[in-house]
Amino acid sequence: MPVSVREVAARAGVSVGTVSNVLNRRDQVKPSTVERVEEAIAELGYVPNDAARQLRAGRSRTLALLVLDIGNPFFTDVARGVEARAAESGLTVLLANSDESDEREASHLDVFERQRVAGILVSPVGGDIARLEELQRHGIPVVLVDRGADQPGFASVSVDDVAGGAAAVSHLLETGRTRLAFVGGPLRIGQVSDRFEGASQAVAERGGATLQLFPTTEMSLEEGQRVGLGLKAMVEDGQIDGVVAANDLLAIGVERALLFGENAVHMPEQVALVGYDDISFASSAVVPISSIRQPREMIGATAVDLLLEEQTRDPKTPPRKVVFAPDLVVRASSAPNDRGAVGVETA
Amino acid sequence: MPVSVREVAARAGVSVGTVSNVLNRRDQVKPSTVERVEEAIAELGYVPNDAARQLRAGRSRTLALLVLDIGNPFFTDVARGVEARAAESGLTVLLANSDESDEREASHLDVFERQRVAGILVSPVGGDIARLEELQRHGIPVVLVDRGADQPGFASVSVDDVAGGAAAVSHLLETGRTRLAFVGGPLRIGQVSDRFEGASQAVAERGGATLQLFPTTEMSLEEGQRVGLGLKAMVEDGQIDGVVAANDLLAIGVERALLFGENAVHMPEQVALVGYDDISFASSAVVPISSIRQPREMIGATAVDLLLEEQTRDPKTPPRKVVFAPDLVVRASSAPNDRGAVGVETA
DNA sequence: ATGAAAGCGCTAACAT
DNA sequence: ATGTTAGCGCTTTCAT
Repeated sequence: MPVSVREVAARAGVSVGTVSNVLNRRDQVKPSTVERVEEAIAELGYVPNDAARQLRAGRSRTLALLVLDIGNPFFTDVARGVEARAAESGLTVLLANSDESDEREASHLDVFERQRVAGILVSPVGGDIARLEELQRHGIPVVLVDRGADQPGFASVSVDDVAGGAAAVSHLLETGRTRLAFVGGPLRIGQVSDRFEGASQAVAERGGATLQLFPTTEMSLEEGQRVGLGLKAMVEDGQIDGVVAANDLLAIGVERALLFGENAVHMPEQVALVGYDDISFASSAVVPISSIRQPREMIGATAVDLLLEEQTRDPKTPPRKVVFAPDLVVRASSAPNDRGAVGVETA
Repeated sequence: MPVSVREVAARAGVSVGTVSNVLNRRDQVKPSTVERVEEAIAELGYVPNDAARQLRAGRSRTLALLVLDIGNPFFTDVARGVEARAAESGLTVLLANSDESDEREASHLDVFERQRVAGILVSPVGGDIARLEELQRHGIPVVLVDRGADQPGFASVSVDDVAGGAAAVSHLLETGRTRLAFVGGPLRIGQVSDRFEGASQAVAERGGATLQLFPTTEMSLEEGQRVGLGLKAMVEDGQIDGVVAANDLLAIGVERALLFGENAVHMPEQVALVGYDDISFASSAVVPISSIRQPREMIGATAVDLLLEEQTRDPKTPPRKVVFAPDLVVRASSAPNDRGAVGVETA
């Protein structure tokens, strides 16, 4: 039942070497022969065996993408970018999910190594950089995704969260808001602390504006709502006129708390809001939410490019690191505030 | 640099066969020998080559899961279930995304066949059942996921959408609503027409209640909002007192339109709402939305079970088909309506 | 309990 | 342009 190159060769009246050539280097085969071999392949329903090919060729045409959370749209978009660029190079993508678990990460990496994948794109859970270094030593190129700008030994592609935090604040300042709140936490999450740092820097550079931190225990809609309820009175009193949320879930929760129930406030007239990540729900909120968008598919595509570079990199040259600047997407939640702008002009 | 069983054998002072036995049948090897071999493996950093193992053994320890939309939480949860159950059986999961594209589906299936995967779990895009039959003939077991209850030639695991639609309506009827709306479309989507059919049946069986269809062009929050605006006046007039949405995005849009802006209505007092899918945003809506939940992880786990059965199934017995019943999750959007219930009792 | 050896399906080097 | 052939790393008889 299993049909191999041998049967194809016999049927086409050629040698196995010629069949292999038709498969891999058809320009070196006479057209009439190619045709006969392809007929035989079609008639027999021959399908090449990748395991045999890989074993013999020593290299795989498969690369692995290991993400922190397959349920997160950020990573699914990154995966789309990876698949598209990989397909251009004839590579297949093995998609795996560590679910933020060190054990699952380790187990997936083990499988990838046994499979001798052509390379690994990974958002590391955190701890085990040593294992990734080991993989590199074993000859499997590794590219860090969405992390690792600070890991000189690895190629990496990430987004500048400090710049993103600064962009959110700059936008609010430019549209006339000066009494700002930053909602997010816990700060031990690198992305959160970077965004807060960028926000703080932007406020410091500008002068005359303030930024208060409103910490959250997690990045959820519920936590955003909780903090938003506390912000209502401050907005009403004029103590806060702009809010930056560390991600869009928080922003949606904040918006919901501000706009509904007792003592609802007006957005963007009384307070402007900027989220982070630009998830699809941000644009479809009651008042569509401005957000900081990361070039997700580009991140994936670039990761593949870096991987291809790694495969041929001279060990003496350091791995390449790419850091993207995030984009601000302006929506109604932070539309220019005429009152505020006038206030600034007449100050 | 590459270390193979041969080096391990030399280092441990045994034959390659013994190394293989330590790896695959350690009980047949003397404990002291096992120990020596494992030392050698550790010292050399030996990692087995799966391609060679698979080539020789003729079978793979990898199964493929091909989903319609990796961005859909339904499928990511199914994938979780698949991975968990597969891990129990020592199988690795290859996750791939067809993105509802026939071409991408075909291309992924080609790769899976070349890899000689142990089996394929697939939510088919639609057209190419013939290709799946071919894979089965080629000896690769196929299990249909979330579809194919009507395909007798395949093992399949799906959810009874007719029952789900009926459950949503029955719940509304039981809580005193009798003038119902079904929001969803286009009806050519099998899930939508099944849910509508179930809803219609439940209304017909009960008698004395009505169901109107409000078609949508797609299953989006925006379309839900559009239809919801039209429903407002009808709710106010008492022409509609219960709404079933074909999925939660539509339900969220409907709720938003009903609750906010001019002529806002009260929920659940004036109108009850039930969605479908139980996505996380359903529970965190302003008025948390009742929904029909599918046993997503169970679907994935069961698909793996069916695949294992397929591998050893006697061709004379037909493939097994599993159909799950969906669950109703009641939240505030359809909390019992005392006014309506009283109305029924006093009728 | 362990060793020796055949061979899975394929590619690439070499020969013709 | 095509044929011949040696392995890639591993598992699995079959001996011992």
